[in-house]
Order: sequence, then C-alpha cells, then structure tokens
Amino acid sequence: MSAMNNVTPRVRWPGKRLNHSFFARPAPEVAPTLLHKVLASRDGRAGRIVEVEAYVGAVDPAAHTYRGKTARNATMFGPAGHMYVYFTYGMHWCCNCVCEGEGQGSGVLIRALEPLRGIELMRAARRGIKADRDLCRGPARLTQALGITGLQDGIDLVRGTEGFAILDDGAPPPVSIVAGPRIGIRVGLDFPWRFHVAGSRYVSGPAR
DNA sequence: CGGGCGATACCCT
DNA sequence: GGGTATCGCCCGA
Repeated sequence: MSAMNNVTPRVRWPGKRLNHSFFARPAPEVAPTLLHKVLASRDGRAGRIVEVEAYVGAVDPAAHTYRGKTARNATMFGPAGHMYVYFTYGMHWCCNCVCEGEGQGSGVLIRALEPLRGIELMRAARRGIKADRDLCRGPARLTQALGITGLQDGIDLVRGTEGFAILDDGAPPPVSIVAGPRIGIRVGLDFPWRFHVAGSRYVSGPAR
C-alpha cells in the first residue's frame, strides 16, 4: 500500500484538456474563448467559467506585469497555459492562466464559475455557505471553493499533472458575451477586457 | 439586490 | 509607508 501518502481522491477529468496553442495568443483574444470552458480539480471539484478579465503586460497599467518582472509576478512571464496565483488585500488568492508567450506578462483572470461538480466539497471549503450561486461568484471565492492557493502558482493547466486543468466538456460557447471595463481597478479602464456570459446568475458584480 | 465599511499582509516605491 | 485584479456582514428597500 504505497499509495497511502496520497489522501486526495483522483477522479477522471470531466472533459478534454485544452492544448498549449489555445493559450498562446494575446490575452484579450483568449479571454472570451475561455467562457464555458471548465476549471477542474483532480479531487472532483469543477465549475464552468462565466466571467474573465484579460491583462496585458507592458501596455496595460492595470496589469501586475506593467512595470516588469518581479518575484511576485514571475509566473506571468513564463510559459502560456500555466496558472499565475497571487495574494491580494491581505487575505485573498486569485488565479489567472498565462497567455501569449514567455516574456510577455499577459494572462486571463478567472473571475467567476458556475459550480458543476464537487459542490459539497466547495461548500465545506467556503465555510458552509449555502447558496450555490455564491460559491464561486468572484475571483477569491472560486479559489477558496476549489482549494487554490499560492502553492499552485506556476502549475501547468495544460498537462494537468499538478491537480488542476482547464477543460472542454463539449458545451457550446455562450449565445451572447458582454464585454466591458474591468472591475476593481483605477487605471486601464479604457480597455474593454472584462468578458462575461450574458444573463448568467453566477457572474460577480451587479446583476445585469 | 445594492451600497458602505472594516479586515488583512504582502509587494513595491 | 501607501495601495491593493476582494470579501463578508450589515443595513435599507
């Protein structure tokens, strides 16, 4: 019984993993195509992506990478398809997928999920919050629901060998996508790089 | 459903 | 030392 050291159950991915070239494009191009894809954990938790924001190094004053590479943002300058996880407001983790190519510092922040699977695990991770709607509505809520922290900074979402992956489960793309300014920033408001599924109850911010 | 407010620790100037 | 890619709780409607 040498497998006793791994306590976490591993389930089959509920979809097929995306390939590297999907992420190797400019973030504002990748972002809307991530809607209706699935962010999944190997322990069975999964949610459909319904809201994202693109951040682009060098030209985007709202991006963490705007002023160049630092210890905190190093992952964003790495290979596309990896996960950049950062800590904010003294208590919250948020996750992005790195886009374009190495050295660019661009990526897509995942802002909200519609819970699909492992909902009881999500509820436990979210201190028993009852409403499914509130489990993953917001970038820090979804990381908490899926168990994502700084430990996952830099993991490969394409190979999926480190516990998390982004999948295509065959769901059709959204019928309608809303683009607008990003949330929670003071600069870069002229870029319409927030994208969400029109009419989704699982999107953060004021309901449309 | 939406606004106001406090909590919190790390990064970078 | 200032600012932060936020959240939960409270309140009123």
